[in-house]
Amino acid sequence: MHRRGCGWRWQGCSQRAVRFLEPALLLLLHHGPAHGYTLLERLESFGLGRFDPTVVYRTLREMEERGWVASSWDREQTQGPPRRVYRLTPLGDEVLHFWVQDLEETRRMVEDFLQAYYQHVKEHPMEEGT
Amino acid sequence: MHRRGCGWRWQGCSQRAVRFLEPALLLLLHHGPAHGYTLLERLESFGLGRFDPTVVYRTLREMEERGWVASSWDREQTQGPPRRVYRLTPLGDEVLHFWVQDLEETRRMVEDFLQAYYQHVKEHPMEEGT
DNA sequence: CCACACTATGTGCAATTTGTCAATAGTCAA
DNA sequence: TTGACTATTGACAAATTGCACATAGTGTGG
Repeated sequence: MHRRGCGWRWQGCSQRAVRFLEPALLLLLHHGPAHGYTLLERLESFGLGRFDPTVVYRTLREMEERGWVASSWDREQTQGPPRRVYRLTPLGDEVLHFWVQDLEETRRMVEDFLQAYYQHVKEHPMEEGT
Repeated sequence: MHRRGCGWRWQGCSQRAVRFLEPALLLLLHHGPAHGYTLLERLESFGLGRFDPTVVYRTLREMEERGWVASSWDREQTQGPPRRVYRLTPLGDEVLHFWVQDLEETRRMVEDFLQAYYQHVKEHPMEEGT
């Protein structure tokens, strides 16, 4: 059972606390238009894990439905079938901004949590409900 | 539509990137045994949002199934019906430790993301796929 | 030409997770 | 004995996610 995917739990523990896909895609598109396949690859460079292509494509289409991105078919075939090129919309730019604020808050929360943890274990090495 | 719950989206955008409930409960229990109702209240002091009681109780029971916490009924009634007292198990303590490592990584990811964002917008104020 | 590998995207479904509504149950006060 | 508050739980609907598979164009080797 090689822990891929998300619903998984190492010993029953959820593996990652963060949902990064949407903001990451928005940020990548902020750099300029791109098609899904490329975004898929760039996501990994981001330090985020490996994504299932299906999930990425689906997310892009959902974001398009919400008006955050817009797509058109790329006429100049390089290799393979026609590909859909996504670009950020002004709304998507705003949403990215909201995401950034959310992540700022998230950062504070994570830091508070970690600080509370370290502080507590420093004072009480192990004080379970004995 | 007062954004409670999770599947919600302000303008279609998912509300929070982080799942904090489990680690927060573990940390709170690291301070000592407590019952669900109390934990419920303390979660808010943590800066995390408001949680639905049902969700918290369910999470506690799931954590018990996994052996992270153990519970017993509190005999000394203060007010209301008997309440279940949860305490951290040694396994739960380990899991908390894993969670902390996960959150450390999360912190790095969030910081990298934010840094990448600020860096990029500084250089390219708005460069959508025009 | 045909099989095959690679690029590129999409469908459908099952499993998991999450939210919500409502039920139960004890205590206390009017 | 009704209602308000404490405390926990059950059941089901809705949302999310992973995954297996389908489609489709391009280029290569036999």
